[in-house]
Amino acid sequence: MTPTDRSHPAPRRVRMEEVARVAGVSPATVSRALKSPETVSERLRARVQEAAARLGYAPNRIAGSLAGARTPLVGVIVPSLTNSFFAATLDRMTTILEAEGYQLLIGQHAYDAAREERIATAFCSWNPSALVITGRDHTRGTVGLLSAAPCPVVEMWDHDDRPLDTGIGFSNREAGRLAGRYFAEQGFDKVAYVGAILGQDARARARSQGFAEQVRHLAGQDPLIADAKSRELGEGAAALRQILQRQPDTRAIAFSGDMLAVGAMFEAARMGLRIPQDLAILGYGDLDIAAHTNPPLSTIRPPHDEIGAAVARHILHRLAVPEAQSENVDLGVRLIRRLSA
Amino acid sequence: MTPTDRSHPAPRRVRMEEVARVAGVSPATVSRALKSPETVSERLRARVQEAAARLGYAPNRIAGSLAGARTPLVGVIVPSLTNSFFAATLDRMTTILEAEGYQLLIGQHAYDAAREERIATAFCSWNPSALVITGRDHTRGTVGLLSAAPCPVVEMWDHDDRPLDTGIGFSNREAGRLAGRYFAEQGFDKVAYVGAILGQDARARARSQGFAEQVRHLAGQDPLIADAKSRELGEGAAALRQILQRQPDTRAIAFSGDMLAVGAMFEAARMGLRIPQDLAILGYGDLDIAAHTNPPLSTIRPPHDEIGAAVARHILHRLAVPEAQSENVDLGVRLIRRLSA
DNA sequence: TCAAGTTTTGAAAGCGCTTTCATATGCGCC
DNA sequence: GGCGCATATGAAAGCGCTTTCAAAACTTGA
Repeated sequence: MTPTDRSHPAPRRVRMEEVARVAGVSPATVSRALKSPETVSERLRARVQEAAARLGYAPNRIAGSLAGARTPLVGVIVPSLTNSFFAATLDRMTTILEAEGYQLLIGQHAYDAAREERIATAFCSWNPSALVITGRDHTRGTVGLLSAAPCPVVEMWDHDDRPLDTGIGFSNREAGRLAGRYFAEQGFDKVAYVGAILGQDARARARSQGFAEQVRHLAGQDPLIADAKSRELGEGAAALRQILQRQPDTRAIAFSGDMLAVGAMFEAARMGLRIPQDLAILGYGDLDIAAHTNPPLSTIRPPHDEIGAAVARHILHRLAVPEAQSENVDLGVRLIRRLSA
Repeated sequence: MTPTDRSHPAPRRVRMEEVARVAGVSPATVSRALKSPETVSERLRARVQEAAARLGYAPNRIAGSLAGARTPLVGVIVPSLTNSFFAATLDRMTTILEAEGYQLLIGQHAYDAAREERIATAFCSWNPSALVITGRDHTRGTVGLLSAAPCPVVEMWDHDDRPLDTGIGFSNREAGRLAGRYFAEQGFDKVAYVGAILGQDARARARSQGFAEQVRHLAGQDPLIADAKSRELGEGAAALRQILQRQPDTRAIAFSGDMLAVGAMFEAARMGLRIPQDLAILGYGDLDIAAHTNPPLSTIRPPHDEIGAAVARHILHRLAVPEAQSENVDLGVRLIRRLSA
């Protein structure tokens, strides 16, 4: 059975025609009274609205969309729903867009490019008002699809030169550089970086590259880099042990995720290391937990919810003002300085 | 401008009729060749599929849905996207449903019942294949809407006697009871509970009630209950101080959230209390962090992702087997015993 | 070979709205 | 009071597909 099968037949709902009959007007008037009340006389508008309310009329958006050539749907594709960064972005987006009558169609691809393309294809066939996709790295097919899409397309989270249409994000490389620069400013000589260097997460890789680049540039040496297989606490603890073994006099470590950093802080406490006196620790993400560790974790904060808000507002603007242009905005990252570094 | 406005005119896409012309068949045959290939002769099917591929034809789902009377859309309403429990549920649901060609329409109401009703109304007007809503507590309007919905309706996360249609969840009260029972079994006499007793979160309240009920029943005394205004680390630390002040010989504390518990563990470490020797701590949620604290946190695990999987499978079953019945399933909670209690 | 199936195919009727276009209605003014 | 204009309303034509129904094309068995 396919999704559009008819086997669960719908008891017929109230249709516009019925409202029209009850209100004693034509369906056209009902449509106008409901969608653009200002074009209908006071008297009829009241009659129609009352009839609609009395019958419990809910317009069929499918029909409306077919006739209207565009749906109040915004398709959003993220790698994962459980990643709290994307969740924060989606949270802001839904809140803003829902208030304007749009609905979010959400798909997740788990970093699988083929799945991303399938979802993008499926979303396009809904004639959405806008399409939002995470990142700048897509299959040829996805790129073709998005380039040809008859609606605004936003690539979010990553910033670089030439988005397909609009780009709203920040530079992960710059986030890494910021950490490197901060360590240099603090005069830390022996530093290290912990992150998923080998995985398929290009964002994490960009951060570690930015860090290494800046350390090399400012301190004239290569930082020690340790790979983390996951972003969980235990992995941070393991990375700390590994780093101290390979470079016992390490003075500061930047982590590619707050959880890794917190794990390392737990481990450091176990080892009797004082933070930040013996070892400075810098996180990335600014999760809720960061403000509440002991000592509170200094961290680099990506603009997760700002991205959601900016994307939503850009879309609303593009849809409201037909001549509005695409944009390419870098929302930047901030270093939240607490006590751990 | 309204969402269905026409001001951003779509460059006309390839339509079924065009595929039909190129393949030299009728539109009806194209429709069949694409949606139910087994009803079309080998020869024509190949011709149609080739023509469709060559033209890059993507069916217009809006039109298909209008004609087919049902959309491959599943509407899901959750209180919050950033809550990792619901995120885990949604994650499983999308993964399973996307694989079968369904798309998720996701709405969040931030615990605002009126907003919930608005979203439910909006979702109904899409003629979804199924509707999923979090919890059992809705406005009259929402209840009416869901009862009349011409599709399967699942109320998830909470379990009780009479769901409107299908219910898939667990009992928060039972989760609280489980904690109380565990403490009694361990022979802890002076116990306490920390949770959002006063907030609008009925689930948290049910857990604290279950806990109190069981302690009263098994230990013959009322536990000390402390309110937590948020679910963050700092609040757990504050609650711990408050409890030890009011009841210095407290032997075990159950928390309504892992983060609160972790915060309390940090604070206990600062105060020089040993866990679990001096004080046993039990969390709720089984977040990733729980397995990695020091000592690892014992906690009660709600079936977050199991709910997602069960809901998705129930929906697929209901849609595939027209005579399938609604269900009411309690997925239960588990006590994950680690070292903190 | 022909009648009686059986399977494939196509024509056409919607699905429930929106929107255009034409008609009706009301208004101000000479 | 009648003319022209602006505004309010209705009729009707789709939007692009699915599905029913009937006709056409094949089978099969006698």
